[in-house]
Amino acid sequence: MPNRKVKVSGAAAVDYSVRTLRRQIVDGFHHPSERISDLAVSEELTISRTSVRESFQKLVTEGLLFIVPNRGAFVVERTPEEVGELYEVREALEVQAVRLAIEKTSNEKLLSLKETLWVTKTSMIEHGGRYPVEVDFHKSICNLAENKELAQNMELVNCKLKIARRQSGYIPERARAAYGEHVEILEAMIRRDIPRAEKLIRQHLLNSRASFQNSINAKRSDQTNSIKGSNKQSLPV
Amino acid sequence: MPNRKVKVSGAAAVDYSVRTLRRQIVDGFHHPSERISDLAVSEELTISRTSVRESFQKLVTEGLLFIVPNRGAFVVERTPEEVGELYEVREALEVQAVRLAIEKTSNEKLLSLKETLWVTKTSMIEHGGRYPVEVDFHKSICNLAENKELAQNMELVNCKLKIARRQSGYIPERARAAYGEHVEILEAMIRRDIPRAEKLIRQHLLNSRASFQNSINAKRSDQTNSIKGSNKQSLPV
DNA sequence: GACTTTCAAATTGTCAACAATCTATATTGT
DNA sequence: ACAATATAGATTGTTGACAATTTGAAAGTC
Repeated sequence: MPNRKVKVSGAAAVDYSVRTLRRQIVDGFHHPSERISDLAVSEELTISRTSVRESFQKLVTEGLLFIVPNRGAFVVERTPEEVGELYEVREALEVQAVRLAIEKTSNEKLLSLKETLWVTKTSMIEHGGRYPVEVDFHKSICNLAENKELAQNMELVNCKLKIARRQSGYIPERARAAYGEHVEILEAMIRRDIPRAEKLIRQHLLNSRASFQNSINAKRSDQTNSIKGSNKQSLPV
Repeated sequence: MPNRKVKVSGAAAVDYSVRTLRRQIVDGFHHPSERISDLAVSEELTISRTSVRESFQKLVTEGLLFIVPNRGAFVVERTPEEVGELYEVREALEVQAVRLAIEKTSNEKLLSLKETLWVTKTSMIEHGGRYPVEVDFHKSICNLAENKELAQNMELVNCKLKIARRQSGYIPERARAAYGEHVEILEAMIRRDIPRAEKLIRQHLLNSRASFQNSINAKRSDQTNSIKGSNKQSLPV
């Protein structure tokens, strides 16, 4: 599908490669610990290996790839401990986002967000689509906080978490619960109740984390009994 | 001084370039808005332009450089608003570091840190050296929080702030006040008083920010009356 | 004199080829 | 039959060269 055989010139080549690879990694087209060949990517995108290699370096800094000298670039695979660390950083950033949003934004925008939330949830139920639990709401709050630096950091952390989260899959019950929590947080924000909103967002993230890690553990114990168990540590040393 | 005419091979070349440039930028060898030529760097470090360009991409992702197509790489220059944003992110991360450290670390380590702090301050007074206000203490707290992801994010944010802070210079009075605040924070942590410690670190960062921004404004009004005023917006469009 | 145009030098972006390293298969020896 | 070694293929790391673009000065115009 990404077979745009169009000559991409300028510094756009590197960006094109970064965007494509990032999406492929986050969407699970490349699974953790997989090696990505610069030659293959360069041919796929019809750009030079040089551009692809530059994009590799960016993705290393973003924490999506790691490079083993003379062996190539691999998609990062995070341990449960590292996922926990990511959640702790996420908590820091999201709490701050809520605090700043309360200080900076208007009731109008908060109410508008609440309505958007309701519409999204309704269309989810009616069309059987997925409620985008961990994206829209948190990104919206961050926008209200009017801090690009914060938004960027959150984006990066959530990108890393999304990769790890792919192993757990979508959990409808959790999505439903999340909507309720989102509404509660918003209502506390509308009342300008910082301590309450902060407590709620913390609990919300804790719930998300617990749901995610439970799901992982469940899958992990399944996997142990299957053949794929040997595939777990096929990492380069 | 960085004239090690030694052949650096392997992926080490890129890392070498990244480390060198990052230090040069943070230490003010390259000032904000300055263009950095990849050819010049490659000759300076005796590595290929390709390696330097890959390091440029990493530094772009780190937020230290930005690239204008066909014009090259420039050191980022942050507006006062952006510096404010950085402080808000820093606040988020440091507060979380304090919270986690209180939960995870021992009284022993906290007392040890308190002593290290005292020794550092004493040697500062006796030898007339600078009290490393914004580095050691905060990094130590972060280590106690046992979270590499958090440490990495903090490192990046502080790196960006350090570049901006170069414009203000060292303020002895602020350093002295900072020491007292550090001790207060530590004592609250030893008492495992999370709300108090959190409040103190927030105030501490607010003070740091105010001192920094005051100093900037003072210098800015000086600059307006001088010839350098024309140098302010020599940025590429 | 101030403003545009022209053109050459310098710099960036890209590429293809070469050298070094690793992987996997095939061979050899016990 | 199994282990160690050798070898060929593939992949990465690096380099130098080429094309595209920008910069800055010189020349020309009003």
